Amino acid sequence: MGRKPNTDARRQQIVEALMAEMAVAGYERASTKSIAARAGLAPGLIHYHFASKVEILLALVDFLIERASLQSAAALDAAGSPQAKLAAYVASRVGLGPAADSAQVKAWVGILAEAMGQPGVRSRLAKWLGGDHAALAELFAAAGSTAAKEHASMLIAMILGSFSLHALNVSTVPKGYAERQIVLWLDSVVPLQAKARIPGARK
Amino acid sequence: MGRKPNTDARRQQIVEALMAEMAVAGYERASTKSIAARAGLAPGLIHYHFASKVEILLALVDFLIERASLQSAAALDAAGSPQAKLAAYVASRVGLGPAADSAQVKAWVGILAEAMGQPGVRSRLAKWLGGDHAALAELFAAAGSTAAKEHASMLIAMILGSFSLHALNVSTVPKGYAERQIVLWLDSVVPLQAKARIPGARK
Amino acid sequence: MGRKPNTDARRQQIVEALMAEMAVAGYERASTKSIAARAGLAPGLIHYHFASKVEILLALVDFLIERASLQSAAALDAAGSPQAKLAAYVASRVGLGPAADSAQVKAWVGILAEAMGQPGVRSRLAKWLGGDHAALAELFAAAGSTAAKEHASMLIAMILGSFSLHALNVSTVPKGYAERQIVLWLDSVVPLQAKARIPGARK
Amino acid sequence: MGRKPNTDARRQQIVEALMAEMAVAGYERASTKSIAARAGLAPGLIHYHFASKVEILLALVDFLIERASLQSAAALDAAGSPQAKLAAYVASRVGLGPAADSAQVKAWVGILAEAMGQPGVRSRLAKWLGGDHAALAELFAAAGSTAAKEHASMLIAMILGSFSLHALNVSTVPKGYAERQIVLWLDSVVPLQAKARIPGARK
DNA sequence: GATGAATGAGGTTTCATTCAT
DNA sequence: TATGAATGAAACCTCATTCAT
Repeated sequence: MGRKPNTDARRQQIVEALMAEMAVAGYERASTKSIAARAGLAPGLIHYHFASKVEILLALVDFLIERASLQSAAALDAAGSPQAKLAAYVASRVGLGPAADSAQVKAWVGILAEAMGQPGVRSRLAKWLGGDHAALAELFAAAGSTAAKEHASMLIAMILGSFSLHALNVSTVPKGYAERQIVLWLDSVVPLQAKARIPGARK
Repeated sequence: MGRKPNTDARRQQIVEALMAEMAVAGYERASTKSIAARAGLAPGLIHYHFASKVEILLALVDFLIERASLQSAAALDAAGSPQAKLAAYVASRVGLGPAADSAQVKAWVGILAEAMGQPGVRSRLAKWLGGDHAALAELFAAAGSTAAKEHASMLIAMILGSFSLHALNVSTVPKGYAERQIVLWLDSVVPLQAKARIPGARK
Repeated sequence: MGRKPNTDARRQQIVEALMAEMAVAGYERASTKSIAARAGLAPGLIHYHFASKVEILLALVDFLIERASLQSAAALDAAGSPQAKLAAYVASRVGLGPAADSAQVKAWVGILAEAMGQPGVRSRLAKWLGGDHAALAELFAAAGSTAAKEHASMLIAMILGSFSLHALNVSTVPKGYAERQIVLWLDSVVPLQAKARIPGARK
Repeated sequence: MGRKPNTDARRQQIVEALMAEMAVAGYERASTKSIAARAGLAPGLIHYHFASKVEILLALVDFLIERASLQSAAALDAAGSPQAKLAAYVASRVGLGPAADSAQVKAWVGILAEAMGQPGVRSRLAKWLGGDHAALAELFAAAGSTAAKEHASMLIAMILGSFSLHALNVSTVPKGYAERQIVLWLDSVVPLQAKARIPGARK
């Protein structure tokens, strides 16, 4: 009718408000009222746009996964060697330092915790990470890795771990260490010039 | 005459019940009632031994930190080169695979999330990790690292990340990858035989 | 569109329900549930309109103080001699006998007790009584009292005491004694006919 | 048996601990645990000496009434005119200023509030005050009062009111006003030398 | 779509009372 | 008598969800 639908915009508003709340309070302590307040909406509107609170969380997970997937896809589709693609992947995850969007990183840490206990969250994360894991393993294999699955696992763990460590805000941790060190690690496990690997230098 | 105090045992019972609940439900969804039920105690007894629910969480954090610190101390005190100490440290954290105590690992992931939003948790974690970070940085420096702080940060991130990844239970992740890969990484950044490092082989 | 706020009316409803409960049970025994039941509201609504139970008590104190202040102001603003103003003040407090609103008087007695132990209550009462005390002392002085502060104190004590005695419902206490006796006392300490006062009898 | 009974001493200890708690927190906020702590006893002992918490309150009421009755009896039995007896009665209640035992005065204020809602308290207070009221009315009559019951009521109200006002701790209230002003009031309603009532002869 | 009140289940916490030692 | 743990009901409070306007 005469009213212009704005549901999508409202949903996005609410999802981002939840992300902000999760960064400072966590999912359970983020009440629908506080989410609404942060979004600048009336409390009653939340349940007009979402059937339940957990639906907002799932929408947030979907949103963050989609955003990350787009960035990953861009990185992986870029022309170049498998090594270059891996480096681009790393940059898309921890590039600029996680400080680029601290709230988003903290939301991820909260989501990781919610995955235990919220089947919907866990299945989404597992599916997504499973996909990335497979893609990364293929890249590692293409780059000459003989332990591709382990390298893919380790890479994901490094990224998740850098998120957790960022969220804790430990003062002696240098800024930007993660991207630098992960790229160095990549170079050590799948070096560009395979010839450089001295035979027998390491198992 | 009179009844003999058993508070310490009861507190430990309750703390462990919370750890178990956190592994399956998370801190917020672990109700004091469910904690008591898991511990086999009457609901009211929880608040006889703890002033509030968050005090149980803090006691759990203290307990896990203390346990980890003892293991670290043993690893770091062991005779050997800095490299050997670092390897022992890694083994004390992720050795046997985190599956050795899955509930404990999941509790850690929940605690990491609670750190944002629970100042007491954050300060405990930050203090403890800050201490480990400094000790590790010293070891890396002694082992010849020229980026000791970054290496120490990366090592901690790897461990935390392997916890998160374990908690997600992604099926394609190989068991025991973490210890193997982290030790390999150690060997690449602070190799025992410095001579093995081909000059110019890596940036 | 939207729903029109009715918080003011609801708050007043709740405050008056607390007053009624205090008259029969006292503040502590008045549960939020019983207050809601008396007001005909759902239990959860109490905390939608008040942050905590003690906030209801403070609102009740404010309400009763405001009502009393309006009556006092009317009495004191009325034209007439200081003596007439004092008599009007007394009538505004204990006029018609406290039985006029027994619940209100009993609520006052409960509030007096809560003042010890509830700083917010005490400070409100002390501030209000302090103001009345000063105003009364001025009137007594204007009426020729040489012990204006003591007379003001005694007057307030008489009023408070008549409330307590009323709340105890002692059968042999005559109805309406308080206003009569207090007015007689006023006449004895600040008589209207100044001529009766022996010249020079006072400092 | 071999154990020397100390029940009476223990009960008195507990009763006095409740009095102290009531002065700072009120009856409902005084928990059995806090009472025990103040008495220096183990929590479990409370219910060995008292069947329930309200029994302690009733014991406190009895104790305070008995103490007051003894003082009153002494005052009323003393030789002298009815006027002198009345003055002695007043002194026994508010003599030295209520500051003589602030905790006791505050406990009285709390007891007055508990009387509404605790039948046992109310009946004890009503019975006791009824007795005093009758005795005072006789004295007033003997002293020539033609409104003896009203005077007796007013006297009791004055005393109770001075307790309440004391408990509120209003800074501008002069110390010792109560005894002075009540005695002056006595003199105005039942003067010793009836002939002395010269028109305007009041000091 | 939007607003803000209303609902009621469930959570944490308190605490009088009981009990084992 | 004494101690301190144990019990469970009930209190206050939170909050996801629903509803009237």
